[in-house]
Formats: sequence, C-alpha cells, structure tokens
Amino acid sequence: MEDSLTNFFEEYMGKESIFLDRKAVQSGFTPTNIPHRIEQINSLAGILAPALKGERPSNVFIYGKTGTGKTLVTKYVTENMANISLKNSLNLKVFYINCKIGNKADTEYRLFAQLCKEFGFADLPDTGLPTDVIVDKFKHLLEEKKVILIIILDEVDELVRKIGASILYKLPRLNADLKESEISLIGISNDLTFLDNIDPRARSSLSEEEMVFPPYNALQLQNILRERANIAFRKNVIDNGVIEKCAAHAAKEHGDARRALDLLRVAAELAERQNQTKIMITNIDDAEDKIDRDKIFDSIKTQPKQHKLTLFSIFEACSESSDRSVFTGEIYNKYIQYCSKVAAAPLTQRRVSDIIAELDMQGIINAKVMSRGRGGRTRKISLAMPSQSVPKLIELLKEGLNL
DNA sequence: CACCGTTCAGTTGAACTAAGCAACGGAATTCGG
DNA sequence: GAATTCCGTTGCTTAGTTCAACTGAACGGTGGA
Repeated sequence: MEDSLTNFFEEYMGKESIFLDRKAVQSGFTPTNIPHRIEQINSLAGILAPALKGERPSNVFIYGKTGTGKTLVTKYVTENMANISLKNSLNLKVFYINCKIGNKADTEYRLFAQLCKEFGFADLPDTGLPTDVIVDKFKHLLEEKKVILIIILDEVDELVRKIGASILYKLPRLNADLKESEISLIGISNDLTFLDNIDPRARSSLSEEEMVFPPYNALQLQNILRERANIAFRKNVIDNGVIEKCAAHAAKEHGDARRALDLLRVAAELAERQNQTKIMITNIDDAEDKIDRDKIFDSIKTQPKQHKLTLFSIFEACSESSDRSVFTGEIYNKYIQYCSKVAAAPLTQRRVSDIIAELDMQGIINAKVMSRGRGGRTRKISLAMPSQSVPKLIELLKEGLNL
C-alpha cells in the first residue's frame, strides 16, 4: 500500500506537467497585458489620475456582467497608481473590499471594521461596539495618515440590497469631516439595473462617473485565452480547437472570461490527472460539468445550519414532486419534520421565507413569487442544478446535518 | 359573457427581542512597603 | 494606599420573532346583453 503511494508520487514528480505556471489561469491573477480593455483602462486611469496630484478623483461606478474584467481592470489601474505613489512617496492608498454577502463586509459595522483593518488596525471586535465608534476610528486613522484613499467596493449591489443605499452617501459625506484626507469610491456591480432603483441622492454621489464593461465576444475570448495559455502551459499541449471551444462555451454565457479561463484550467487539470499529454476537446465538456458541480458543492458546504436544513427540505420535496418544483408551504412542513429529527429549534416561516429568498439570490435554487389565484400567493421553487448531481448533494447535506 | 368583490397562502415591511459582546465605573481583593 | 481583579450595568450588533398589512389571480356570483 505504502509502496504504491510512493510510486504514485515518484511517478508524479517525474512526469512532465502540462502546466508551466498554473497561476495564470487561476482567478485573481493580474496579467501585465489586458486585451480588449484598453479603452476602459485609459478612461478609468483618466478619472483617477488627479489622485496623484493630491486631488480627490470623482467617484466611479462600474458595471458589467460577471467576467467582463471589471475587477481586473480596476485592480490593474489602481495597483499601478499605488506603485507610482510609492515610488514618488505620495500619500495615495487603495483599499479593495468585496461586499459579497458572507464575506465579512456585509453590514455597515463590518464594512468600516474591514476598512480599519486595511489600515493595519486589526483587533476590532466582531460585535459589541457602536457603529459610530468604528466610523470615528476610521476617520481618525484617515486624518492621522493624511491620504487620498480610493475605496473599491466590489459587488456593491449586494451590500446595498442588504443594508440599504444610505451607505453610499454616508461614505462620500465623510469627506466633509475630513481635513487632511479625502476618500473617493469605486463601486463595482454585476447588476446592470442596480442604479435604476436606488435613492437618487445615493446615486448622484456614487456615480459622478460611470463606466460600462461590455461582454467579450468569442473572438476576444480566444485572444484572452491564448494570451494566458502562453504563460500557463507548456508549448504544444493544447489540442486544436480547444481554445475555440472554451471561448464559444463562455461566449454563450454572456461573454464571461472568468468562465472561459476556469474551463481551460479545469480541462487541463483533468487531462493531467488522466495522464494525457495534451488537453483534448473532450476534456472541456467534463470540465464544464465539474465546474458547475464544484461551485454548487462549495456554496452548499459553507451554508449555515438552518440554511442547510431548508435546502435539504427543498431537495427532498423537489425530488418527490412530479414536476420537480414545490411551494413554500410544503417545504416548511418538511423543514419542521427534519428539524425535530435533528433536534434543532425550527425557525418561523417568516425566517424560512427569507432563507429561501437568500438561497435564490445565491443561485442554488430558483424561486419565483407567484400568485395561484385562490390558491394564494407563494414561491414556486425549483432546483437550479442538473438533476444528476442532486443525490450527491443530498448525501453531502445529510453528512453535514447528521441526518 | 364581462365585471367585480372575495379569498387564499404566503410575501413583505417594521418593530421588537434574545443572545452575545465591549466598555465603563465602582467595589472588592491583593500586595508591597 | 496603589494596583489589580471582579462584577454589574449599559449599550451595542445581529439573527431571529411577532404582528399586521399587502398581494394578485382564480373563483364564484351578479347583472346586462
């Protein structure tokens, strides 16, 4: 047994990897060259440039669908600026904050706590302090450091949906109290309609400048993929048509470059695991399945207990029902049953209703409010994943819940 | 048949509560001199 | 007598609860053609 494991590792070490530098196809990689976004880079740079002269740049609001390079371009431009400011010892700082729910910056308190943390002020309690205290602390730090601060709020739409738009004019208004420092905001949103239905005051303060990132088309995606593939892989490990297929797949889904890169990376990983020397077209289909599965697995694994319980009830109810969709009432009944089974205190229907809405937001299920005439009003809930992965997910949940 | 009030089964918003935490300030304890 | 520890109080955040208003299409009854 041990021998075979040793053999495996030795064999693995001796084998030529397909990868040269895996990082280049992983998320979070900032390439030195960003194709097809020159226009956006230039205009963002133009907007932010005054910061280098000690002036407060306009607030910017950036929107575009996922994987259109919003975060990448913003990071690229601001990192460059930060470097220049470092070289010329200017007082420019850039904080990047992801406001995705569950990302510890999803309330006003936590947002400011996170900002303080960025300043290196780490030991703030999770709860117990008044929010004002934290805000004051943050102002203090700002005044102390005397900086032009650019705050990037990624996925602001989620933050605003959770705590309201007030935060959007609260932040810029801090400038009025600051003598030595200034803040400007970059808001990034996936939701194109986000600006339409928020308070006009917040809107005007956030979107002094607006930028739209259009989706990539298939050809542009191919360029992006080739560029990254050159860094990431050995020469000649990509079979003909692989890049094209990745690009085509991702282009179908609103030109999502991240998706395209994920596809390529996972396809390569699968190829490597199967001892292939080349990435084949067939690997891509497998990769697509795997990505969808993994994404759902991950997000389900990290759900809080009550959410898991609710989700489990939904799974069970859906797989029993004929058209694979159910209404809130049935789910709540099931949920109550399972609660007593695992000896958990059941939540009220009010809360479960909210949980269902949250699960919908995260794309794990589809829930649509509908009126059934005299049948009342309810959510029609169905699963957002291919049915073949459901049994595995049920197993996963059972394990997590000790059912 | 068209129109209209009723009804159902939740949805949704707002106010409230419990749990867990931090800070504050005064009381109790410790301790070295 | 000063320093430290302890403890109760107050006030905060956050997740969840309670209360109640609101929703919107189908149902079923009414009146008009």
